[in-house]
Amino acid sequence: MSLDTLSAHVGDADDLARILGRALLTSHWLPGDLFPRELDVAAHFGVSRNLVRNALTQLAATGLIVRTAGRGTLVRDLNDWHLLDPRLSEWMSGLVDLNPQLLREIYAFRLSAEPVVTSLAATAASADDLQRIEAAFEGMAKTATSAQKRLEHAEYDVAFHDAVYQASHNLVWRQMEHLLRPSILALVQRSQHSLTALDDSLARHGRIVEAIRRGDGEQAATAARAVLERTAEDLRLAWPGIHSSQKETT
Amino acid sequence: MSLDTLSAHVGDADDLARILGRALLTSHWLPGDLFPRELDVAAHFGVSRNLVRNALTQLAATGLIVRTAGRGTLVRDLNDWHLLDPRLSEWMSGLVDLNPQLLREIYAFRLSAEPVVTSLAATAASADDLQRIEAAFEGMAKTATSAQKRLEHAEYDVAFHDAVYQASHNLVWRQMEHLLRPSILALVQRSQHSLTALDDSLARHGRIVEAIRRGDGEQAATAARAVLERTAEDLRLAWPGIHSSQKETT
DNA sequence: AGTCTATAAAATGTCTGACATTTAGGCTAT
DNA sequence: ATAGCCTAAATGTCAGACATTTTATAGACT
Repeated sequence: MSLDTLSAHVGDADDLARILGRALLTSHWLPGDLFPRELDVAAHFGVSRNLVRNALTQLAATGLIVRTAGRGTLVRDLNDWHLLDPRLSEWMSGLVDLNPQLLREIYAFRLSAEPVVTSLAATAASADDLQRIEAAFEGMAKTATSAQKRLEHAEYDVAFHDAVYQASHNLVWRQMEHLLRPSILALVQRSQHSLTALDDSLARHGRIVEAIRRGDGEQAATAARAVLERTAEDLRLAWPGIHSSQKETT
Repeated sequence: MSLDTLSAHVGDADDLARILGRALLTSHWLPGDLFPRELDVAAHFGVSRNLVRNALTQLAATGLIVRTAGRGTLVRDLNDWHLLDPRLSEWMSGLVDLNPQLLREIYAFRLSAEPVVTSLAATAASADDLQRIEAAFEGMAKTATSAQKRLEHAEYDVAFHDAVYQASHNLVWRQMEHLLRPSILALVQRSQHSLTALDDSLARHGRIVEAIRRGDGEQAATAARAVLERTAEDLRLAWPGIHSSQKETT
């Protein structure tokens, strides 16, 4: 594949990294392909080779590509992507044609992780944390009545789960907040929520709030599972094979 | 703080990033401090400013520092570190004086996450996965008898848990393998394993193997918890507050 | 014919120096 | 005292040259 379809104003290295990163995330190039040479990229976007190098360095850091002197730049496989790099999450946010397999993997992860995180939050949340969770929940409730406010609703949804992760009070769990935004935004773009579905989802979120307020870890875990199962239905994710990816021995 | 105590041969940008990254990880500079200017770093290590910039770009990507034009380079707080960045894990590996709070956070994370991962592994492991797990376990057994083989034993230990994460067959969980090495190596450096303690630990690992072989998720989770509790004892981690970090409203 | 070696070409890595841009702080004029 | 300008300092970008690594090719030798 070539650079032809890509064009946008490139202000700095971050801009270029985002443009190329999103192209890679949407399979504009396929794993194993040879990525265009630095000088070609520089010529196409009208920037210096130096800036291109800075951008490609970022792409390499996220595992999207691998560069070796003399050989060139190779596009890497999904299995090698650093899904937990915040930059990757940022690039994924708002992409309409995100790799479906990737979406499934992220949901499978959340399905297994979020009950634990929510349980932790129930036992570790401070008054401050609880307040943030409740505020986000109220925002969700306020925006659940109209189909026009789907995007605003999604933002509150992100804030809600983010607040839960923060409330776990663990540095590692808190880093995974970044995975929430792309995965929740994808929900908005792919599913046509009926209002009754939104209502059901809201009720399930409410049970998380209650459990955390009572400090009941068991209940919190159960409630978190209920929310994610609802989400999976809305996304129509194939349930049985959700946590399987191709096997390899590397 | 200054660069004075740092000196080593710098071959490329990765070398320099590792040296500076480790210095930051061991609190050679404190959060909020102004990091030395690019030209000073370049002069000290006898390399070009360009190479320094490449190294600092990596440090910024891991959240260790933040750079703003005109202002300079600031050292960031532990809360902002991207603990899931593989490079950070690599820099952490082998550090003897790793921040104790950081170690506690990583262990708290593993204590909550690993039961889930192990349970997933029990239901998703292929024959290949199981074979790798068993091979690592046998390596652990073989090296558990002598105090001289602690390092070799640790490597098998890493391989064991790594294989379990891989067996979960989830792209996100598999990324967290990187956290294992520093956290297991820290165990070797800090605790003086008695041989009976090693024997106990080995037995607990064995129960994980059995559970996965039987495909019993519940048992696998329980066995994983047992292993980590043993580990915590060996590390003498303060148990009650293990999953608490300072609260903040960011 | 086949294999090993030397050479050349192509791509990424590094160095150097200059200029651009952003930030902070001080200085002046009102 | 304050608004505005000016300057110094630090990071960001550009340009061109050279270094290093990898791959492919042509040639010599067996």
